Amino acid sequence: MVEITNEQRDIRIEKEKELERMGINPYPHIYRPTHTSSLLNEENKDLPNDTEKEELVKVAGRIRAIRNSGMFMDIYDKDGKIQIFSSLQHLPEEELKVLSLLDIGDIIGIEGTIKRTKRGELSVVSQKITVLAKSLQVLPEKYHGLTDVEMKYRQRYVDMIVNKETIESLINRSKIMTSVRQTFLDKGLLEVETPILHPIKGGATAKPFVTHHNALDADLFLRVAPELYLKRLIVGGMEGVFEMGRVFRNEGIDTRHNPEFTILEVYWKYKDYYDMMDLFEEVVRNACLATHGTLKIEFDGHEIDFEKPFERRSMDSLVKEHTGVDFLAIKTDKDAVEAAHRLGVKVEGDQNWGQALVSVFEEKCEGYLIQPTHVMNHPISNSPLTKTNREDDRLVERFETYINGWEMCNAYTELTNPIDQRARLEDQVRQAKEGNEEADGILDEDFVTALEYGLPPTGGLGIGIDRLVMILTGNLSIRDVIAFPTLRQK
RNA sequence: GAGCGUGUAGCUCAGCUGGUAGAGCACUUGACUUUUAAUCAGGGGGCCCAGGGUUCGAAUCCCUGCACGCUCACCA
Repeated sequence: MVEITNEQRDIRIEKEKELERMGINPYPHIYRPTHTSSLLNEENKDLPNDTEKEELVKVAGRIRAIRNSGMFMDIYDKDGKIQIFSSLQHLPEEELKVLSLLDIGDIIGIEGTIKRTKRGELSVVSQKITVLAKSLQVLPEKYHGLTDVEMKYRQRYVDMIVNKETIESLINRSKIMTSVRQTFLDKGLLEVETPILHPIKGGATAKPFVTHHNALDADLFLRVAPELYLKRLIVGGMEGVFEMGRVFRNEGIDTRHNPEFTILEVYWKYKDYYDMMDLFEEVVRNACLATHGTLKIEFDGHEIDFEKPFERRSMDSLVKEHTGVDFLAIKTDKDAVEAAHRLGVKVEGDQNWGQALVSVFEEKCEGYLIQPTHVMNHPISNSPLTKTNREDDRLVERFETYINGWEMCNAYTELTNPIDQRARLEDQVRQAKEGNEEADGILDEDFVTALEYGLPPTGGLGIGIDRLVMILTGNLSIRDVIAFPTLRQK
C-alpha cells in the first residue's frame, strides 16, 4: 500500500526518532508481563474504591484510548482492558517525555502499582513506561470501528485489532477445529495427510485448479477432495482415518463459498452411513459445547437445537411433504422431468429421474431445513462413490445434513465393489466427454485397483468446516470465518 | 459469468437541479484534571478510485476500466 501523503504517519515517525534520540529502542527484544488483564481483575476483584496496593506488576497491551492529556490510558491485551493511570505530578521527567510520545495503537508495557480509582476502575499506576512497538499507522475510529468490508478482508489484522467479533470468530474457529480433531482422536482414529497435488482429479464433482510441475513436466490438480487417497489407507489396513485440510474448487465466490476451504473427511472400517449420522451429531455437539457451553444456539434469528437427535428424512419424503409429489412412484426419466416442470423447477429435458429429484429437493425443500436434519437416500445417478441403498436400487446410502438451510456434511456407506465402482467411474468419463466440466474425465485406475485388493465395509463422512464455524460463530459470510479470504489482486 | 449498488481526510460519513470540498473521531497547539466515546478553545490535513468525454466550469452529468458488496448462475 503506497501512501502519497500521510501527515499523521509522518508525526509518528518523528516520535519514533525522538524516542531513539532519548536512547530508547521503540522495538525492544523482549518484555515479560507478570499479569494479563483477566489475572489482574481476578486478583483484585475485592479491592475497594480509592485504594492502592504496594505490589508491583507489569502489564502490556495496545493503547486504544488516551484521556486527560495522558493521565488515563486504556490498553488491551488478549483478555481485555487495563486502565493505566499516570500521575503527571509524580512521574519523573523522562517518563513524562515518553508518555507524550505515545499514540493510540502503540504497544506498551507498564510497570507500576495497582489501584482502584474513586469511580471503581481498576488501574495500574505507572512508574515505568516501556515502548514495545511504536505504531506508525493510525487505527480506525474507536466508535464506529472499521466497517469498510474490503479493508476488513485485505488488512485483517486491523479488523482484528478494532473489531472484537472478528478476533473472537477466528479464536472460535481454532477451538472448533481442536474439538473436531479431538472427537476423532478420542475414538482411536488416526489423523493422516494425503497429497494436495493430484495427478488425476477425483473424489468430488467440482472444477479443479490446474498447476504444473516443471521437473516432472506434468500438469497437476489441486485436490478437490482427499477421498480417494483416504480410502486407499483403509484398503491398506488402517482401521479409521481422518484428514482436516484445505481443498480447492475453481468455482464462484459468494457468502458461502471460498475457492479454498477446509474440509474434514473421515473413513471408518466396519461402519455404515447410520454410524456416520451418529458421528456427525457428536462432532457438532462437542464443537458447540466447546464454543457455547450449551447445545441450543441462536443463529440469524432462529434458535437451533443440537440437543435432541437430528431429524432423519429421506430426500423423497421431504419432496413429497413440500410438493405432494411422490418421486418413488415415478418410473421414467421423462415423467420425472415433467413432474419437476409442473412444480416450476427448471430442469433440462435430457436429465434423468435422479437429477430431477435432486433439483426439486434443492429448490423446494432445502430452505426449510433450519433445524439439523439428515437428508438421506440420494438418487444413484449423482453419487458415483456410494453403495446402493439396501432397500431401493435407484437410491444410494448417502446423507447430507442441513442446518439453517445449508449443506453441512456429506456421508456415505462407501462403495466397495470394484466392478461396480469401475462402471460408475466410466459413466463419469462418459459424462465428461459429453461436456460436463465437473465430471472426472480420467478414470483413476489405481483407485479401482486398490478396491480390487479389497475395501472392507466402510463408512465415510465429509464435513464443511467453514460452514460449521459460521453456524457456531453466528457469521453469515464465509469470509468472516476465514482469516484471509480470496480477493482479487489490487 | 450476468444484473444492481458503492468508492470523498488515517477512520466513519455529509456534499441538493454542475460554481474546484465539510462534520465527528484521530492528529496538532493551548487550557483543564479521577477520566472511561473525558471536556473546552484554536490549527493543520484531500490525485473527491483511475482514464476519457460534455461544459466557460465536474466530487457532482456521460462513457470505459478497476476494486468491493448484494442478488442470481455454478457449487460445499
